[in-house]
Amino acid sequence: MKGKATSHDIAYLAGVSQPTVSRALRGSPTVSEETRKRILEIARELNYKVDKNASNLRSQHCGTLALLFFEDPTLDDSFINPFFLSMLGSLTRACAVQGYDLLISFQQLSDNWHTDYQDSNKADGIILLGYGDYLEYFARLEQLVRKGTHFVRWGAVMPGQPGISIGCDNFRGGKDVTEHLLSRGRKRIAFVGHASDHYPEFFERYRGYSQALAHASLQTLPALQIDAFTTEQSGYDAACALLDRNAGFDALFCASDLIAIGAMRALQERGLRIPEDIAVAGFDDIPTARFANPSLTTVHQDTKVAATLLVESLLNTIQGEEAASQTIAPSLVIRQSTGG
Amino acid sequence: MKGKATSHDIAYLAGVSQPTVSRALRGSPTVSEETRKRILEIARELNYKVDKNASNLRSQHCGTLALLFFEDPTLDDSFINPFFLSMLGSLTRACAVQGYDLLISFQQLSDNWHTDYQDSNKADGIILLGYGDYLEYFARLEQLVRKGTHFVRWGAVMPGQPGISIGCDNFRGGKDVTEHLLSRGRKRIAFVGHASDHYPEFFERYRGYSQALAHASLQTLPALQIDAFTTEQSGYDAACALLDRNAGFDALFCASDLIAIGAMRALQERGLRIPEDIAVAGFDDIPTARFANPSLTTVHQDTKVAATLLVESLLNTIQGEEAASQTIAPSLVIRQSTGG
DNA sequence: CTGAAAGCGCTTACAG
DNA sequence: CTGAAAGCGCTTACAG
Repeated sequence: MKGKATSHDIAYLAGVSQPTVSRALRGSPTVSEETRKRILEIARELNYKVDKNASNLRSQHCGTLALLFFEDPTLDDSFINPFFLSMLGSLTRACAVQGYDLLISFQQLSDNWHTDYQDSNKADGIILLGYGDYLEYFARLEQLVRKGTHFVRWGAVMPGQPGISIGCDNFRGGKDVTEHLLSRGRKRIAFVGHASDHYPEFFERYRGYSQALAHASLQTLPALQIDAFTTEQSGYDAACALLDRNAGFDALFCASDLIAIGAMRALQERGLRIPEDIAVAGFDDIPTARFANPSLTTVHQDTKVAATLLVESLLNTIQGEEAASQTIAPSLVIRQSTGG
Repeated sequence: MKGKATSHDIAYLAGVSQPTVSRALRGSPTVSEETRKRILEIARELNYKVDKNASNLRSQHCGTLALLFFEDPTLDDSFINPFFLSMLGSLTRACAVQGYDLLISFQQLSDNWHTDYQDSNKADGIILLGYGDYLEYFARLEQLVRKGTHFVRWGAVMPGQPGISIGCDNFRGGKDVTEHLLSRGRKRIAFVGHASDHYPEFFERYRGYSQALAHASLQTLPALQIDAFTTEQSGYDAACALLDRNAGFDALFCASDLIAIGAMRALQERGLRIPEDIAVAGFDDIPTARFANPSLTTVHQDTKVAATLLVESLLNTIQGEEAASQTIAPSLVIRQSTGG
């Protein structure tokens, strides 16, 4: 036998036609038990594997989902949020469970998502993952919908969005963290992270924070909010800037763990004790949160649940079934950075 | 126009044959400038994209590389070494540069790599990435070679290995770190990490450590080595166990940054100051190393260079050209955990 | 339950 | 420089 075995080889050896081999291998119930056994036996002996290109070409789908990963601003390879690595691992497994492969691509916002994947039959659908300026890619989402591209995104779930989204209940997460800080006696809680329509996930966390303050009859002060995106460096810089403002705060609610880790470093460099002088909380529960010094109070998002929902929703839309946006429940994880 | 445009549609509109369209789109020099322009224009208007399944089927390759990612022992999704995320990002970009897609899979060692990918024409070649028990998958590598599978792996580069490997010069990295610790006056430097044939990357780092000690006329003491694999928890546990041994040490050389971060936490919980009481160094230079408290001295491995070498070597073997194992140079990054 | 025929959308000789 | 023909290895009607 030279080269790879084909279904014709098996057909010849089994004394049946090639389509029968194809049917037997796909488990069609119209093949007799005896024939199937013979075919499977030969297939195993020849180490036969269905040629994906041929079967995909014929059946016009490809058993592959594409993960488009983007961050904005575009950063070095090494500065990707570890939270997304958890998502990536969970997504890979969720795809495997459904018998799909995952094609991965780190994209710039300028690239043409649709054309690159679905048009060229590389992927049946697209999973969008990343932090970016929402207002910038909103138009792109609409374009994907218009073209009939199958996609699902991880991010803030809000009414009127193009396509379907799966995301954490960021509002509730923000509220839970803030209530926890309030319960520890903190009165001047600063929010570190972008809080605008451009970053709706952060904005939702901010709105949760704001509502918790309101319930405690506290005002949401602009002096106690400072922009930051999800990197340690940005968190470090933001905390320094906030300290320089002399706004006076006794707690930081950071919109992500990376921000929190950077911010903690800035506080410690200035000789502030955590949590005695300043309590700090994050969001995401990345692995390092537990090993930060002090260990970081944060909000856990279950990536296994998230990935399963993402993949199932996407497959549903591909198969023309109903699918709707959904949120997953956040859970507060209390550690030493807020007093344990 | 219903459905997707095909090369036949373009041929019809351009008044040429379908093969000419195919040639024009692939930039064949045998197509006249005028014809090509007309075809490209129409293709753009129709938003045409070559069907990958068809072209791959015909040309018998697929423009996709598979990344098989594994860790051993098998851990939770969230505990993947951030260093591999950097590698993943760099690999994706390196593939894109070469016009290849990257299929990703988190594998257990028990799965059949070859059959899953190359046999089914899903990928032209395989990139192996991960920490695992080398002795366990050595046989698998040999099997891949025997089957003629195209693959390349990231890991320790050693003589007599099956297939080709790209890796850091771990020996030199270990030596550099240890010499640095010695230059800071440390005499009893412990090594935290597995040091056996099962984990050749760590073992090479250990051997570099050992040689540096020998050059300083110091002995390599078994009491100052303790096993750990690449997680913070493992590093934490190992450091605790080492302290309980009362072996007396003034520095830790941890075989990875994750180990170092876990170990630092253990030391700090026991009231030890870093670097005053114990200097600590890691390996990998993950993003968090810089934001650890204190910031972590470590060995940087350039993932961009590594990914480029991995992809280029793999493509060379696929094209039947020469390719050899190579190491990349490590670079020592000195931070506060060893006294700055 | 099985086979003969067609065709998915390309690329690759081959001929002119 | 271009076209007619063949075929990559499957799956999908259709017929029996």
